[in-house]
Amino acid sequence: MFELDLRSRKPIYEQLVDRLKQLIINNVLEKDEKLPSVRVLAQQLSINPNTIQKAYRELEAQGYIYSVKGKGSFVNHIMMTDNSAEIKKVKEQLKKQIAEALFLGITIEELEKLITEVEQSVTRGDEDDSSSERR
Amino acid sequence: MFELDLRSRKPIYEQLVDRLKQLIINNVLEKDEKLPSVRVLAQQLSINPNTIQKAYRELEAQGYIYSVKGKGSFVNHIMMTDNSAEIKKVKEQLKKQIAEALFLGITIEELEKLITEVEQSVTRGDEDDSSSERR
Amino acid sequence: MFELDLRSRKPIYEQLVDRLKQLIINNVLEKDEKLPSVRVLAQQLSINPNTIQKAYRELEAQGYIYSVKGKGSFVNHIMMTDNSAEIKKVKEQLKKQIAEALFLGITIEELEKLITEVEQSVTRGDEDDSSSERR
Amino acid sequence: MFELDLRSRKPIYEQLVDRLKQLIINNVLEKDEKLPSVRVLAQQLSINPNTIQKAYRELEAQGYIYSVKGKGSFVNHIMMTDNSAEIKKVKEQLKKQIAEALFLGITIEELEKLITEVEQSVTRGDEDDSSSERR
DNA sequence: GTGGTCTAGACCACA
DNA sequence: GTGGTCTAGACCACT
Repeated sequence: MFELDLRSRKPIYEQLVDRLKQLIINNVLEKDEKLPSVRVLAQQLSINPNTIQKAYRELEAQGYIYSVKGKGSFVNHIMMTDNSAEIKKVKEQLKKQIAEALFLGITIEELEKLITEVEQSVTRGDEDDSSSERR
Repeated sequence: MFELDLRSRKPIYEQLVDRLKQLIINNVLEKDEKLPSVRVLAQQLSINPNTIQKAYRELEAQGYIYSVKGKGSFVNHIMMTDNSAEIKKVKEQLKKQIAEALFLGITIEELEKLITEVEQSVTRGDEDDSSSERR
Repeated sequence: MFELDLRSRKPIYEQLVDRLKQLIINNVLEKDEKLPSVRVLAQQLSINPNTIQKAYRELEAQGYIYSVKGKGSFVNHIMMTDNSAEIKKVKEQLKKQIAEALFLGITIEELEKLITEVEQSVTRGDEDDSSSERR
Repeated sequence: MFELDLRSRKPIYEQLVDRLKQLIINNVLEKDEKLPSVRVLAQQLSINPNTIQKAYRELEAQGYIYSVKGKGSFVNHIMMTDNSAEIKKVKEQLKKQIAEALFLGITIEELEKLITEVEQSVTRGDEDDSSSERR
């Protein structure tokens, strides 16, 4: 379910963050669903609990989950937090990458195809696995 | 012109790479234009020359510029190198970010608007400024 | 084991890259095998760690190894990266060298013998030692 | 006729050496033919004469041409010099690159096709232009 | 302990 | 003057 790549250049905790984000975004983890406890997940993935901790903290900071003392961590999903800053950041990043894509010769049609692809897989509740990344 | 953030988590040389890519993509730096010499730029930004070199080297590896020993570094721009690998990478990243954008509530219409915006500013030779990022 | 030539015109880090490539290609270093750490190798060869790092970084860029921050550097070997650009480059270089070989009087038969020789030694897991080069 | 690439990473004098080697190998410059004088060639290519000098010196050292004081430089072609060292060197280099080619997935058939290709273009007296090289 | 970044300063090769 | 390599030594992030 998590398929961490211990060999990837990307720190494990970041992989966890990204993976969980994906699961939340794609509705695999539903609103208010409880995430596995730090200890359990750590054991499952045979990873240091600190690493899990760090990932959960990061997700909370970004508004994807919320933690309740003594109960655990839960999916936020509707993003009650103030997105505006986040949205602005994502848009800026997107602009940069779109510019790079166009520069590399990717056509607008291809870009739009990408969008509809992603959009469909998201609404279907797919799990679009397109990870790896090994600079 | 460069606005480096020495305190950022993102390495200085990477900031430089991104910035220069932007300038090249947006045609602010034109084909075969000479980049500032390693030492000059280093002095301007009060940064160690080695750091500049690392950035230039990376840009060269990615096909954006070329460097000649006793002469200097120049914009490549026509991308004669085989960039299929680069394209694949960019597409994957775009997919991830589109997914995140949709999750944050950005609509497809907004995404398409972004594309046309970028497309126009690029062909106009604009420079879309929008940096920051202090993770 | 490494036999660096500090006086050669070829940079030390390039010598290292070539040598390690050879070891990987000839299966002396096996898949996922851990390379000596930057510092250890630096001490062994009495060379600055930065130089080793440069070599490792280059090998990573070319897809031969991968490095993970707190863990070490490891052999990639399966070449999952898109190497079409690399292939093209190697082919062009080969053409030049074949032309030179023919000029020097090496016959086509000899060239074909070379190929089968190399092919066999590679599949056998040999290590064909034949360095030097002091331009 | 020379098509130097002033933008290439490869030093100009080396480009000259390679180019002249090619011309000699492909019989475009015939035995005992006089090469253009340093000054003339320098003017033609609008290049510093020192650079030409360096190239000619290198070619002479490698046995491709011979220089007669006061007369000029001439093509050697039959290689009266002792090739054995040169041959050995080329063979070793070839072995390395064949190994790399095989590792990258190039098939033996492709390699043999390369050989016949080169062989034909050489005997035809072609000018196989496959330069560039822009690391 | 691992890789990664950065600095300061030296020296070389090319034009 | 240009890029390129190398050293020595410091500090950071991840495990």
